[in-house]
Amino acid sequence: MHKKRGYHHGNLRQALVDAALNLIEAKGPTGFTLSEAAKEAGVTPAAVYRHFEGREDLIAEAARQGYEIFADVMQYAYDKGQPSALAAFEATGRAYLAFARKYPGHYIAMFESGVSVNSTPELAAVANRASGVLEKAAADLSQHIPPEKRPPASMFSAHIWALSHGVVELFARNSPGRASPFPPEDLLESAIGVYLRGLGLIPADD
Amino acid sequence: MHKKRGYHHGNLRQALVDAALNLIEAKGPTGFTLSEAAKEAGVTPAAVYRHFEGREDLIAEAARQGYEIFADVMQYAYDKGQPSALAAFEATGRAYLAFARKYPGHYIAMFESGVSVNSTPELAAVANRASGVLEKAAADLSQHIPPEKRPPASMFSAHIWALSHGVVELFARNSPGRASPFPPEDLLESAIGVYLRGLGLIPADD
DNA sequence: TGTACATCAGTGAACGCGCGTTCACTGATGTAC
DNA sequence: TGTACATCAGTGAACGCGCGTTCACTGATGTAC
Repeated sequence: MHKKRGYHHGNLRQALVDAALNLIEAKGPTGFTLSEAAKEAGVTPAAVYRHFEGREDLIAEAARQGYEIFADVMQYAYDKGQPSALAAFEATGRAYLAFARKYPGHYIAMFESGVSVNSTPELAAVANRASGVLEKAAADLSQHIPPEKRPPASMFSAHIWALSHGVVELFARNSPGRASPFPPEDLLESAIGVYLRGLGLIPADD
Repeated sequence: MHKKRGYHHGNLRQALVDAALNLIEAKGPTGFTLSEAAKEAGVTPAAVYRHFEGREDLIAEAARQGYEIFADVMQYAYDKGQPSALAAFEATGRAYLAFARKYPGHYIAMFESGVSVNSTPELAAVANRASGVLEKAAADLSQHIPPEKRPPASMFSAHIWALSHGVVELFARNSPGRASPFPPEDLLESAIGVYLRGLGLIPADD
């Protein structure tokens, strides 16, 4: 588990981030402590300060890495759906949920840890890159709507983002006692289907 | 502010719940401490134990009161929209957001504090009452959809719940650095509009 | 290849702090007579 | 109306704990000669 090679760790910085992600996933953003992350990495709490300014900084780095992966995943889904704007859009939506499922620690660090997107410039930049992909997908797709009944692309993408986030928070978490009536994937897929039908982007008949 | 009438407080139990709600609203569920709540109520931390089993129990009571108000608000909106299933449904959606706005402390205690809905039977009961209203509104409305293309009412209501919750979490919180592109109310209203159009419940033309 | 030395990653002890919780107590209230 | 007494809400001191952070240190690594 710990790849300690004696006195020097080798890659303590990343090991601390990984430990933080595990703890955040296991105990929520509240339960995360710097000391415990250090312990899990096989190191004294004081060693953390060689690599991070403190607790906040460590969480911010975990979130930053999350946004990085998130943006990549979304971009990949978007590209894969090309040249169909519809396919690209739907793939992007699915990628959102897939990311939340596969990287719960990152997701929590990003959206539930209280870390501000503006706490560092790099964090803001990568967060923008991520939301930019979704907006691009929405903008592409809305080209297929007659201009006079076309909602702003940013509103369009905000709708989908809110829907995806809501599904994750309410139904994709093994949240204590909140039973999911349907698999989250189905829930999101069907909701997006109805929504796109409402915009006239897919036919009303199934 | 504190209605202390000497040695005995008068209504310490509720004062503690109110203090907890203020703190949760101001500092997030993380920032809330029993000691601080006691201090804000003008009382020693030990006094809390005359009224609650401990920290958890106090939070749970705050959440319970939240669900109580929430259910009332939703029920009132539903009733007010009668006899139109559509009006009732839309009013219920608006009530969701209005509740989150007006009672942020309660909302956070209910959905972000990590308190389990099943931690007490009363909490589970009132949470069910709340979600029951939304499901009823969805079921009523879906009567107007031809049976063969009618989604299950519970899926319908889960969609709307997720959407509402997502809007609240992402855009209705003065969340640090997350700028809302549109007023949350507009965002939710327009999203629900598109969604209902997608179900054929309101005409495609505006 | 071997030795001296600079670098710096991690140690370990210590700190002050606020937390949740416990306990024996005491002061205020209200009821019985 | 006045007094004795039971009730119980709140006190205040104490506890053990783990936290984040600091500091002077030391051990391992790698580079210069």
